[in-house]
Amino acid sequence: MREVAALAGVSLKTVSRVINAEPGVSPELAARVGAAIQRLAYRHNLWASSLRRTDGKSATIGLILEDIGNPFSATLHRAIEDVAVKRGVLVLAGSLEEDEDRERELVSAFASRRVDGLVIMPASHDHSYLLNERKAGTPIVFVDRPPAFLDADTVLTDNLGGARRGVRHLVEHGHQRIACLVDLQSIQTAALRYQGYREELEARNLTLDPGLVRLDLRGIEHAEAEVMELLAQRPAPTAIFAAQNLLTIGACRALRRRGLHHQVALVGFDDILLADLLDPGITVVAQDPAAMGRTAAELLFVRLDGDRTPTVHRVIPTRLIERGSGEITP
Amino acid sequence: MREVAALAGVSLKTVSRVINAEPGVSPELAARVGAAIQRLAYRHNLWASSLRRTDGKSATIGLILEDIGNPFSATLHRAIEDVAVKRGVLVLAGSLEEDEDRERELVSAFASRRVDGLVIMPASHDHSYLLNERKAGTPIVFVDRPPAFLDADTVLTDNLGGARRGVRHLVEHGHQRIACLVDLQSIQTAALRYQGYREELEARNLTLDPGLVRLDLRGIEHAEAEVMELLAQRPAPTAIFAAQNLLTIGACRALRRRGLHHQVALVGFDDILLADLLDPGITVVAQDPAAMGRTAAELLFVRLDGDRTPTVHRVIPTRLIERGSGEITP
DNA sequence: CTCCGGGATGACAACGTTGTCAAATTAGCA
DNA sequence: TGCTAATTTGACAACGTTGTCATCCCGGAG
Repeated sequence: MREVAALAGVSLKTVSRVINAEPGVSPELAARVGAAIQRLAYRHNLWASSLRRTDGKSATIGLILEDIGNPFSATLHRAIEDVAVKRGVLVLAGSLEEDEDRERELVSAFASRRVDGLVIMPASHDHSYLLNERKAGTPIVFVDRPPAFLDADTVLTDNLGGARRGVRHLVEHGHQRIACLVDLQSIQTAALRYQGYREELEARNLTLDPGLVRLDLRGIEHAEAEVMELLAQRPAPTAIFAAQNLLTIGACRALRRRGLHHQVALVGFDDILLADLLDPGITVVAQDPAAMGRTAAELLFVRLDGDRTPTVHRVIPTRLIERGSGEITP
Repeated sequence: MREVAALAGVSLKTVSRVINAEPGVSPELAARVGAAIQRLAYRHNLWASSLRRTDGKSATIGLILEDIGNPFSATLHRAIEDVAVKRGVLVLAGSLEEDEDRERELVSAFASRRVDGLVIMPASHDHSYLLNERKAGTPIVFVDRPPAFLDADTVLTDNLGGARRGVRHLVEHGHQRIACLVDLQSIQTAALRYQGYREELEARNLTLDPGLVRLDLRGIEHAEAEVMELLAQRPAPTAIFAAQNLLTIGACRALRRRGLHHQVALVGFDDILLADLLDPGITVVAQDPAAMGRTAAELLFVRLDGDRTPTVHRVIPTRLIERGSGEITP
């Protein structure tokens, strides 16, 4: 910047004025400065700028996801980016892989980079450590999973309602022996989906058979193996409710291996790419990650604009998509 | 930091030394400073630090992808993150949606944030504008697509070889009338895959029938419509080579609608999630986005560590995965 | 002709940190 | 005891930018 000022024969402050399009610079000078900037290929230093500025904004937000690479997180990420670009804000993202320590590390890394706001899909079960960031004025929005020991804006999928909707669908198609596959119970969303399964059974006066429930499943292979076992039981389940997309895929594989994919009904929670190309197509309770991301980002920016109203808790509805596998009757 | 120094009763510099774990601080003082840091919930300001530091490193790299949300880009992103976290480096990412202006905007936004390095999956066709960044000492690695008018490190899929491999597979299964679906010809990878198709046909002494080729296809629906048309032609193609994953899905849909998915062979370029659950499973020439991301990140960090050897061009091999659709004979 | 107001411009300090170098303290040794 | 060397600590400037305030110049009013 010094060089630019020297080349244009003006003071540093004038260059600063031109860069920030502040009023009160004669067109002639502005042109001269602009030319110098071009010629020297000058690059504004946003960090130095935000260091000195009164608002101290860095035009950057931090995003913590379960796994940047999985389709759900990636779609969410993209939706947030779309809202952010409109404001010239960039997104720093990190994956935590269900690791609580990593969550704290990432928050700390973002904090030392002075992000303007945080969007978190949390893994840990105590977010009181975020009070410092909050006190520092950093808005925080939770997505997909709620915070614990901290009151903050939240955007969640209707896990309970969605799960009930999925199970109800199976019951309405005449199923009574409905198996249930669920992820780690330490994950709030998984616990809620399991609760939805139980509540819906109860509401329909069906007794829950613990032998049909498989908790704490991780990944496709694990689910596949458990479903193979479930299908070998007598009496076997006539339907399966898979409370997470990888588990749905695992169930699907097992059914095919047994040749039962046209006999045993399957409803999954969370949509799967290409689910409509399968035979039968897989009926799912679809989440809407794009809507979640958009909502979370909008919430964050409203806070950044100074909104200090009480915390908001948004619930994004699910949608049952019938494709065939859920409409099989016993 | 001033407050920390005051509370601990030491100078600013001593606090700085403790934070950066510089040697030559008595354990007693270090403990006192540590306590003060804890008590005041002090957060180091990395930007101010990198402003003053001699190396000026920001422990942040920029990543420009076609679309953060698509599985290919997301996997690549994740692989890069995995390499970066090991060095305590965070990743800023942006999508460009095939928009050349957006590419320049993102580079500029990254530049003003003083990222240490850039990984770019480019959309534009002239990268001479990056010379400034290069001159400023920012290492740049291109992934998936090569730079134009700029010599830089590159990590590419073996598009030509992969396409030839896919087409050869069909020829070896007795096909002579092989349709070809390709993305925008302005995209290098698409152009190369089409070239691979042509070269392989020629190598096999098959004449290319322009009526079987569909160029500049965008998205599933577009491909589906074109394939519907192709299948209506007489004589119809006995096999389809789809040079991009969305096009493969489109082709798959069209074949199903026509009930020809067991008669017409299909080989896709780029793997598809769940492709093995379909009937028939879809044979693909798989890319390896994780390997590409890892390689690109490693290349970038080697440069960051000061490697000034001539530019490197890595080619990541493809893998043919037989699942059924490609093994159908005419 | 003087004085005032307003617009354009610049000098300087400050943001939070670290590199440099000098000062202060301690230990070691003759 | 006196001197040197090593170790620990701090004062200060500087990184690249912007907020504050002073200065300068001009035209127009009195």
